[in-house]
Amino acid sequence: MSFGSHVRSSREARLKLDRSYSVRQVAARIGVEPSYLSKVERDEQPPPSEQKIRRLAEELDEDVDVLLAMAGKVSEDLRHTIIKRPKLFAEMIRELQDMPDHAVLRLVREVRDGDW
Amino acid sequence: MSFGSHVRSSREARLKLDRSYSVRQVAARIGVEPSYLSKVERDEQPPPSEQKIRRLAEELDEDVDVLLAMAGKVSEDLRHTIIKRPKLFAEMIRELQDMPDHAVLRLVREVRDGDW
DNA sequence: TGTACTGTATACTATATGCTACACATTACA
DNA sequence: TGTAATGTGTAGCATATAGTATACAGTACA
Repeated sequence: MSFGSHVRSSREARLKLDRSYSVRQVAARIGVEPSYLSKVERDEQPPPSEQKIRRLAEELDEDVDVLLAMAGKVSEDLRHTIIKRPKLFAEMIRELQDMPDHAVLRLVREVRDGDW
Repeated sequence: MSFGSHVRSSREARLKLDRSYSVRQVAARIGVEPSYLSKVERDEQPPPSEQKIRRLAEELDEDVDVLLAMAGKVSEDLRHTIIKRPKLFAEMIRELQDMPDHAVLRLVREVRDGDW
């Protein structure tokens, strides 16, 4: 599903329960013009900036990284982490590229638990 | 060191041994105007596109990911790998963010060797 | 000594990005 | 039934990105 239509259906789901989730009010809360959000939701405009997407993710209570990904973007903090040690992280990411989710998750857990 | 001055000194090092590493000739080989490369090398212009940086890395026999990082960029292929599984990779990268190089490297090796 | 090559200054340009401003017709509801 | 809120169409804009084109002065060297 595209970024726009995902946001639209996510917002409309909330609107059913809470009147304050109109295009106009959400637009106001995330800091854009209503007509702009409207166009974005109908995929008539490309996704907004990372900052606006972050505020949107908060509003819709969604995972920022996932929402950013739908917009074809990677979070700034991740980009900076990679840029600080490009060789290391590039190698790491390419190595994990084709690993199944569970294998990568196991690795994450191992790192977190520190038992390695 | 900035992207520009790094490229300049790297190119000039080669120029000492090989006359074909003039601004003009390198510019021609990577597909830009000499005046543009000149400005980039003096940091009068921001770094060029990922594509041109890739060709520059080949010319100067340098690591693409490192050169891209100096330009504040992350390779497209890495971005796509993250975007395909944003939650997974975001978690992974943030987990490894503050780990020392050798710890991350050990992990890379473990994954590659498949003995985990 | 001239010609061929060097780096660079100056002036432009095309396209993308990330929006705003305002007007308008439609719908909700008190 | 009027007024308040809704979604959207149209037009426009500032800034960034990613360069080109041309001309010119200095240097190398045959």
